[in-house]
Amino acid sequence: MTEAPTSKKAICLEDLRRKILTQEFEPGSYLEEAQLAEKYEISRTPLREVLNQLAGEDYITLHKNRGAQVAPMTHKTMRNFFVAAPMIYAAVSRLAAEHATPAQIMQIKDTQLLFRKAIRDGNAAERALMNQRFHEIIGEMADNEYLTPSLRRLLIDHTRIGMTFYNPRNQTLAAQRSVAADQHDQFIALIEAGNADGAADLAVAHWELSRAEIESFVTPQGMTIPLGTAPGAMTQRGAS
Amino acid sequence: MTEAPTSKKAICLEDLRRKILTQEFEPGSYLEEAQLAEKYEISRTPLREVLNQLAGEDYITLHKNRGAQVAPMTHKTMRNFFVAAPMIYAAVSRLAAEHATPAQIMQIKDTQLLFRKAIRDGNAAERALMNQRFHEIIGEMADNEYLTPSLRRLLIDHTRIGMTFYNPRNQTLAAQRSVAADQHDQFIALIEAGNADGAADLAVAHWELSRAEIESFVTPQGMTIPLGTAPGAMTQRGAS
DNA sequence: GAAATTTCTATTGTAGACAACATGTATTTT
DNA sequence: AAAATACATGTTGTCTACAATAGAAATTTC
Repeated sequence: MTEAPTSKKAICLEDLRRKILTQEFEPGSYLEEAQLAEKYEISRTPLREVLNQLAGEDYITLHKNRGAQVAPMTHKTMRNFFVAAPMIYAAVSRLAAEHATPAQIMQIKDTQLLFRKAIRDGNAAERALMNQRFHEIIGEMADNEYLTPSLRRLLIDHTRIGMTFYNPRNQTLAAQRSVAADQHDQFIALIEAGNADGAADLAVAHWELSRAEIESFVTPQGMTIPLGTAPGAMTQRGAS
Repeated sequence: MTEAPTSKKAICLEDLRRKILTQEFEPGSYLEEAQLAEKYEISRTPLREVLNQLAGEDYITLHKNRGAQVAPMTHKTMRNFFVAAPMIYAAVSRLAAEHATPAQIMQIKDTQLLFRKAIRDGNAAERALMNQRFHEIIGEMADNEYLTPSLRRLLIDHTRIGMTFYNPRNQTLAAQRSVAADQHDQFIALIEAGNADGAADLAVAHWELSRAEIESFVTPQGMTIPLGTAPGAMTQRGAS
């Protein structure tokens, strides 16, 4: 699957997805057609079709006569995310263990190697993208067209949140990343063994780890903040 | 919301959705751009953008250089549907009860009146569409952007399956439709009261009813079929 | 006469020019 | 000087013509 994206249009689509996921394009920001068309060396017609597709996948939202906006992340985002993620992840992981094909297991092993490599290299963007790809493959294994759409949507924001909080110098986060990588290996083993219950349980544990990572950032521990001092670590991005 | 769809493009989008949901366009069939463009009095460029959007919403799938295909329903479809539907419906209904706004409650009451009217009139397509709208509104009430995508996908096929099995002369099905309409009223009451647990339970019950309807069609009861006789009631649509 | 190759045709994909719209700026009016 | 109107500019939306591709038909070759 996912052969060489030969056409310029496909490259454009792929690259825009990547730029949104890595937050190179910030949530809530606007995209200009002419500019992008020139950059990817295609005319506005196919570019607009790419934008329409991205809108369908909820990477961006289109406003009539006002252009394309990168999907914003509001205060409600995180809350809704916490509600939906464990349910979908657990369900998809269970189905993946039941339905995975040998070819898919090969794929996910390859992805896992790239994921560990990105961690070693301290490459935040690559690590986030390989993590995304890992979970996408689990979605493909589940092979349920009714759950895939929500999983896709969750992974978009999960990746973006992960990029926001990434900090190579924080020892706690580094340890959590290491555990996450080990859990990925466990996923592969459970799926290969067809252990549906185990995969579902692990999905919840994996989620809890990620959740803890997010929360540890929102409320940093062991850090005394004197009154009147604005902590520079927390950069608030206001969306409308 | 959903004001008068004034532009031709919006009308086209809306009408294509309707035609797919009511099976006026059969699953697996192909759409021709030039033909549709002429019909809706727009050129191929905006039409193609409509098709891209529909593809994003999983109403159709686009094949490179080979056009747009109405989302097929395969043998795996029903099985996957049975797995995902109760989970998503229950979760969304629970959230709807927690978050519904007065304006949305007004909306859903209006839709329910139209739903009952369609049942009285024996208008299969309208009934299916109003049922879809009813559950879409519950989705809007839940206000969770991560669950909405799967709900949308489920409702597309739920509506299409409902259209397939609709039979105004079957007494059992008529009775089930009546119960379904009553359950809709209960939904409204529970949501208005903010009863999350009740809404979730009702969602499961509502689903079980629908499931029974589907299964009663697949395996008709009390019907003795003599050997060598082909039952005309069962029209099988083969999708490659 | 059958198979392979070539040509033809219908449909999809792309480009560039033009129209419509929204917003910000300058002018006019009181 | 303040408000309202008219204009200018940049961006999005649409159209028409053209290019590329896939599948069918016809021709050639053995």
